[in-house]
Amino acid sequence: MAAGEKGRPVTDENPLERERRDKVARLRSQGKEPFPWSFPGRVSSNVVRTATARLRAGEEDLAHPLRVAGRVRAIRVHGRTAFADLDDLDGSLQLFFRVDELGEAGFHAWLADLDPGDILGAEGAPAVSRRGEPSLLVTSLTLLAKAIAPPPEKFHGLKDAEERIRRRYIDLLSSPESRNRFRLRSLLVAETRAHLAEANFLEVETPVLLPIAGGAVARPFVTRSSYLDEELQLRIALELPLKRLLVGGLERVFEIGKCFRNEDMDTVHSPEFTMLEAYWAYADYHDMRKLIESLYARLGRRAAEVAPEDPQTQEAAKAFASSFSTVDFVDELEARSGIKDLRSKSRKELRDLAKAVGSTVPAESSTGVFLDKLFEHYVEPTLSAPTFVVDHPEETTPLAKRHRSKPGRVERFEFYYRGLELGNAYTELNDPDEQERRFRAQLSQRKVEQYAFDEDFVRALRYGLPPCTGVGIGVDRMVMALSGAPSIKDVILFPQARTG
RNA sequence: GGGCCCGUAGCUCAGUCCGGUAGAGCAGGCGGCUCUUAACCGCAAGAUCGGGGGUUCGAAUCCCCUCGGGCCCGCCA
Repeated sequence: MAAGEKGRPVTDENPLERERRDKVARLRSQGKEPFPWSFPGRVSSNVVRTATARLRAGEEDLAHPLRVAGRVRAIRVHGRTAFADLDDLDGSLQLFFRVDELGEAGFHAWLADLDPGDILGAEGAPAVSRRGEPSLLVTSLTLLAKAIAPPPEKFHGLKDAEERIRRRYIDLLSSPESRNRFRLRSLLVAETRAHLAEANFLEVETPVLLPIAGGAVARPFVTRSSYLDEELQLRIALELPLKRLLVGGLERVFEIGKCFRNEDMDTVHSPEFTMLEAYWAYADYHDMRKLIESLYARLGRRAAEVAPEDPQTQEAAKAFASSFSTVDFVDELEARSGIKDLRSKSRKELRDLAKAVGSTVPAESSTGVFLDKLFEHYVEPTLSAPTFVVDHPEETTPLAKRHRSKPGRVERFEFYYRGLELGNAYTELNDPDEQERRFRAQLSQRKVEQYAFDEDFVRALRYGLPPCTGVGIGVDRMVMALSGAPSIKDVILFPQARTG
């Protein structure tokens, strides 16, 4: 089997690894430990770069030695002098070795046993090479961890998409771009938390394991508790427990966490993905639009600061810096499609229109489904700038509150960037009897018993959910938008893959 | 669910159309070189061509099955 062939066991040694194991044995015989315990006093490669700023080409500063540590990427040997590129999280630093500092025997011994991929500590003088490269003129070396397995090719790196995903550590160690993308992700999540905390939202954690996964319609993953002797489902959304907290008086809550949907994976869907949901009492979807705009403007600014050379990040930052466009779902669909009086069309007319644009959804679907199909076909591809799509027809959205002035509509917005849906928000439905009717209507449309409805949620609403707004944001897609990553797998460290 | 494409040395690729039993660069080995940065020069080594089966005197190449991956379409509050 292919996966078995590629993921060969560690004992299946190739000749390159045998060479490196021989070097380990040789180091030990010389009294050098190839896997020592620590390397105190180490500074970032940035510190060395800074220290070289006032030196001229060919100069070194022997009076101020520094210690750095990282992974050896390339080695260039010139007889009695040599260079190596050392990568740490802050970048790549050139190490400069000479017989003059290391001695004839020491110099040759070190180079004989050093390989690309080794984790190395070096002490030496900040220096600038004759060609002007900031460097560390090495006076002593410490091997910190011998790499037995050779790293991918130094220039092209790891290209095989399967290997990049299955063995992310190789992708990360050989690709600064990949490392930076995940650093950006961490930063964006931290910024998001800060933004919500400053707006007095309380971060909470709600259960992943539930008797019934609700809050969206998607096939859940199902598991079992031995102790309870009951079936449990992994959550598909965060909505229902968070709204219960508003009933309880917490007023502003949010959660960032994994949700699970037992469905197909593609470039914008992952079975295991990270969702942010926030609920805000005594506010409506207009307030939520302002919060979303300010959040994305802030994320864009921070991303642009840390990735000044990434054109897609810069473009996204610019796009999010000003107010989003707003388009009315129905008006925009009519304008783009040329269809008049959309709201007076019969179900059959809508079905024929959907069929005409190539949709194959079942003929017995509700009118909302046909409207969504038409919207996807005529409007979505045009939504490249950050855009709010607002006030959807009621039949497309069973869980939002009826619009206060537009008949037949709900107070809802979705927001898009470059044709990708980034999130979805409502003025939330808080009438318990209306909620129960909609749940039951939804159940009757689906023959599948696993979409059983959450009675306790309706009971909670009977105690009084304050008027409120809520939003769901796909965190993975947020990172895609700000990094320009083409696939959701590029922003998830360990995406699902067949075990083979 | 439908279609298209990919899998060859540790890594990046060529060779597949038109069958004659595999070629390069990097990495590794040996030798040379005291300022290179995809360092360079020389020598030698490294692959049962994702797996299985078939056709054939002969298969990386053609056919069938299969595993893994990618893209597009469909489906998916």
